Amino acid sequence: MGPFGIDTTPDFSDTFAGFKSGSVDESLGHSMEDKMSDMKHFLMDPNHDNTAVDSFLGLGMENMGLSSKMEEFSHGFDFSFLPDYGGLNSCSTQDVEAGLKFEILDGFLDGVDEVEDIYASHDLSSIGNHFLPETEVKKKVSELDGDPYGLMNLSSESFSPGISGSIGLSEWSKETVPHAESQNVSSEKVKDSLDSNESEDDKKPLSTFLGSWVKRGKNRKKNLINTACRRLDSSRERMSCVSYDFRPRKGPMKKYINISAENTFSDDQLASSESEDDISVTKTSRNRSDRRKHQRMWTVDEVMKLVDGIAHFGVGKWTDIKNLFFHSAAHRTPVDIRDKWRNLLKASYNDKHNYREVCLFPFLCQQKFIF
DNA sequence: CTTAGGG
DNA sequence: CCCTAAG
Repeated sequence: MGPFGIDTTPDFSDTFAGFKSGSVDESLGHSMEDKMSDMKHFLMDPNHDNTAVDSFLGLGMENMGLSSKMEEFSHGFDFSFLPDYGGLNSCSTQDVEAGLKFEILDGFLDGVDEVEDIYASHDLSSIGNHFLPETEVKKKVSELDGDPYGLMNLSSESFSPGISGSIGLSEWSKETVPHAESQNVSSEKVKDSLDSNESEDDKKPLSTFLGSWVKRGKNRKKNLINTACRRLDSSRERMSCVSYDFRPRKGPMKKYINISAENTFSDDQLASSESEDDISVTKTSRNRSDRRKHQRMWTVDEVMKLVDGIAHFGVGKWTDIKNLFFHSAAHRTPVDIRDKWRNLLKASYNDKHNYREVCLFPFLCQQKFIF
């Protein structure tokens, strides 16, 4: 019995076998890794039969609502691997255990570009659950009415619907899409809210391990970033790229970044490099950095929608996915969506060869983490 | 125009 | 994220 309920899915093999379109043969006695690659191949295959996934998720196009299967599915998912978001996870708040969980959560989406959001949301929720009175939490949560980064879902017991619910069509179709356009408008609000939290971070005992925790994430992210920024030669340009990548939660995270980074850059440098990035974009085309000027962080919610879209239309139907799932997102062209999916696959593949096995879509394959 | 692949 | 070639 693993510490995170690894063995608590008695129905998993059956479900998965059915999900594999009949090839029950070897899915039972094999390791999770095999199942993972099966899943990956399945998702990568543009010609696969969507009905398999659709029926598995209870998300067939003829069945747009949350089916009972969907309900089971949502509730069946074990959130015990997640940090203490209240209610769902009654495990102790010991830092060791919490650290372990963060490690897992880190791996959950680290290479997926959306860690920022998870980090930010954890930052908020941990503050709430560990260090602030309940009323404070409620107050802070209520300040985030825009919820551009999905913090609402992640910051209280509503976390479960946030993750599992967003794979249900009825969820996003009624509320996610209209929110997409207002993300930029309210992002400042959230930033302010996070900034206000920052001052209170000083009294957080969690900050210590948060530092190392973020450091690890930062370093690992750096590798990903470096591949993206390979063509940038000067350290200045490289830095601007890195700082840009941390933009969405620059406020609260800056501190931890600076704590962890051995000899990196001050806040001013971070800010200036960021602004210079914009300037260099407008000023001159002295290098190739004039591309990617519209880069926008992918939110967890967006990734969820992407997975939803692929589950519904299949890999390769990028325009369909865009029209249905990202209709209100003016950015996120079909190509962007395709690129993101490509990156997700890449990240999941890389994670496979790390020290741990991570299911990129635990809510999809209902799979626990392997150690 | 959409998709795939490389940069 | 951008560019391009191929269907």
